[in-house]
Amino acid sequence: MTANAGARKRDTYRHGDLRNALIQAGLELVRDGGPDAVVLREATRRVGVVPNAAYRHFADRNALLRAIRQAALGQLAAAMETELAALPPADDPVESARARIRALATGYLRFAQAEQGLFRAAFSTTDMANTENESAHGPGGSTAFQLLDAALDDLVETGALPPDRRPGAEYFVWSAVHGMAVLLIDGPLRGLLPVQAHEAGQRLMDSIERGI
Amino acid sequence: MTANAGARKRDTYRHGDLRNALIQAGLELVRDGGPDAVVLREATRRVGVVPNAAYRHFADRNALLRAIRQAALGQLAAAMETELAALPPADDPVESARARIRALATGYLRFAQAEQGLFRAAFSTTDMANTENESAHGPGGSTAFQLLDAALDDLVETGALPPDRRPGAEYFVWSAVHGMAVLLIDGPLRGLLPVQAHEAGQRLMDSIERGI
DNA sequence: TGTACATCAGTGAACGCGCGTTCACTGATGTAC
DNA sequence: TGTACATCAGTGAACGCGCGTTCACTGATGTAC
Repeated sequence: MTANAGARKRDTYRHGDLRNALIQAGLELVRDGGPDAVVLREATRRVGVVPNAAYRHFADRNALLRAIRQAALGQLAAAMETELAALPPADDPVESARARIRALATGYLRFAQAEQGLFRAAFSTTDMANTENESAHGPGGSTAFQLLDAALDDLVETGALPPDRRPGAEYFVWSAVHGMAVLLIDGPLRGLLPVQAHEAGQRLMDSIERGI
Repeated sequence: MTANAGARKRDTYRHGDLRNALIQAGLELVRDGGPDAVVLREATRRVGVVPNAAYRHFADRNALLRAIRQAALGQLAAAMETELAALPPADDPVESARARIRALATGYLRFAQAEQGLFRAAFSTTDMANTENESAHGPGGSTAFQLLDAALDDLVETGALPPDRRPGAEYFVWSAVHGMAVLLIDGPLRGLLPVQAHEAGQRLMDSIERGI
């Protein structure tokens, strides 16, 4: 029952979970090649299924691409949640709230650097309507953006951030972090070692905390 | 002598400036369609030339795309220079330096919103090696990034920014501004009216000034 | 527990398409004498 | 000022390609009796 991507043969006539398998295969394509590398025929090839079989599960290539993009967003959220979960318990609630923001930013930047193709696909806009569905969420049930939003709320609750500074803060933080992610992938920060990237991220976080 | 894009016929056998005409046609394609819309045959069609004529001036499609991307970067730099030039003369050198940064950011964000296709193309990374050449520069001779860099230097010279805060500041500022540009195009800020976008940009600049 | 039947996931073959790119060519232009 | 010639920008025709998508099909599975 090798229903994995890369399988060339099934022992059953039916595949069983073709929809998911195609998304997984698509994620692989995207991983090294970005969103343009999503080729419907190639995805079906990897799953070991005839090309038109995909049309049982997706209206067209674009629908497949959308699903893959959602899954990539989900992986991003998952990476952020992981970083959050790895945080040591802290006494000071203010410091704890700050640390959570930093952890989210770190998760974001790490994911972007480690999974450039997925990251690029997650934010590619081949078509309009970036409507998010469940698969854009991490295992914890939150979008990347929602995670950040909640962390900023915590910052206000602990008194670390004056309430009047809260509105719009998520856009500033997200902008800064996302912008650096792009810098790391395509811009002048490209090719930085993970350690150096981490350092740049820390410096960025200092500025963000000051500016927030 | 209608050597413009859209021309269907030339009155000369030779075109005269085909290389440039192809880039202009490419910019048009990119303007509404982003980098994926760059189709070599379509560019030659618009110029009124046979497809393979392009190969006198570009090694292949990718070389054409690269040239178009450079030109898009140049237009971005030009937009920022324009905003800079529109700045009223100020007495206070510190305020003036701050205003210059804001102007650059404004130019950046405006360009991104007004020319989404060009902006996306400018930062697309179909192939590696983002080596910049002359055409990535604005009329003033500077890259978008160089403009920002110089403005930050001014900030230090006028004493508005402590020198020890200078290193790496360009990455913070660029990240924040670029990130918001992406938010405006693809993210949750998509669809904002220019006025609203300007306001969001101003709020962002407040945070940047605080955080720098 | 056994049979008949409806469902529908995956098959097989084929399509039209426009793309990037190659080849050998032609004819306008600039230069040397 | 005129002619011969080399250069090389654009032509014309053709290619192979893999793509997305369509059609009528087949056979495994689940359900009702």
